[in-house]
Amino acid sequence: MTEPGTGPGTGGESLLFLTDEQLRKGIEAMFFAYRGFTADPDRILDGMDYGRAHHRALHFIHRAPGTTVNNLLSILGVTKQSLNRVLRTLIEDGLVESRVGRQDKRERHLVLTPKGEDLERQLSDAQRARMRAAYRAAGPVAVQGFRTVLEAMMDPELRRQYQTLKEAGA
Amino acid sequence: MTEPGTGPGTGGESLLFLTDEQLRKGIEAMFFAYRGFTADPDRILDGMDYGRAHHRALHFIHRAPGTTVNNLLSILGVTKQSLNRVLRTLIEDGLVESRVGRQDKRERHLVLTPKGEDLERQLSDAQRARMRAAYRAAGPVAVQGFRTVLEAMMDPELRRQYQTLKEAGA
DNA sequence: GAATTTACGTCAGCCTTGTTGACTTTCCAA
DNA sequence: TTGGAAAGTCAACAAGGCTGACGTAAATTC
Repeated sequence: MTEPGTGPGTGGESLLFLTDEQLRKGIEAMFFAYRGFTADPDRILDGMDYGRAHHRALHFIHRAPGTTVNNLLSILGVTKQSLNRVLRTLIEDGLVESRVGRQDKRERHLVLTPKGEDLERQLSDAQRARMRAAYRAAGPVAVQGFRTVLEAMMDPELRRQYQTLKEAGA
Repeated sequence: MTEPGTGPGTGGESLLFLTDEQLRKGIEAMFFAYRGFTADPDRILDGMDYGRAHHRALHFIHRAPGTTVNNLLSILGVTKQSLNRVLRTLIEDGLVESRVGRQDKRERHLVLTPKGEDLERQLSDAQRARMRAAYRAAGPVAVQGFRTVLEAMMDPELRRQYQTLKEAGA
């Protein structure tokens, strides 16, 4: 590490964009941008009895209706105890419905109720609004690059999860 | 919201990249990529008595040596009480030095000790390695777009903080 | 048919990292 | 010189992660 220049000699081209300094800027950009990314939904959730964890659950249940608890677990990357706490309140409050599986009765299939859809829409509208503004300001070429780098940054297993969802939608 | 096509008629150009579906993919990409982004440092920290909050403090103290607690506070966006707990352990363990201000004795100026620099380097090496791989795989044009979109996604105030740091380095 | 595995739920308890509130010390300005 | 504002510290609490242990029902395997 600590390649001060990464100038000629590193591989053939100059690869100035791989400088430690450039990478550090990317890291900081990621940090600050993620704050913006979560800010709007967080603001909406604040005051309700829910938090970011509930938002994530609603998002992915909306995205993959009828998903099982186990599947949601692996997407979110948390323990079942942790998810269960969140899920329990969402079910009690009538935002999520848990249906016993028809084939495999051990499984629970999760779907949003109309009330759950409402909140999910409210949250994702806010998040998309910011995203839309950023996309519009940056333009389609930049957006393409944005997505490419993000995908390259994922762990292989998460990338697979992401691809699966990507294909499912549209 | 809920623009199913966002086809012609939205503004003039086709703007296919502003579809709700495209935005949703961007949101999910952000979610999964951030997991990868923090995974390597988290793994290193795990087992030590430190966490992500310590990493962030080390990063920005390294980046802006001699910064005051207050300044660090506004960069990190947490309360001083929250930062203080993290800072206290880092100081006790001899990773960070806190110097009473010369002009204003209320202020504490923070610098990393050699030991602190060591850990910071270890963490940021790991994080940069992933970043570097992603950048290399995506190419310079994509990286440019990545940075552009991230900047556009930040809150205006955070964007200013980010710009300031960006100018400071290099 | 019995034993094992799987999917899910739950209780208990811990840790990190965020929060608010109350308190000192220090500085500065009226 | 005194009263308020600012920087930092201590205490207590909440959200949301975690592990470990256990229970139950359903599916699968032997």
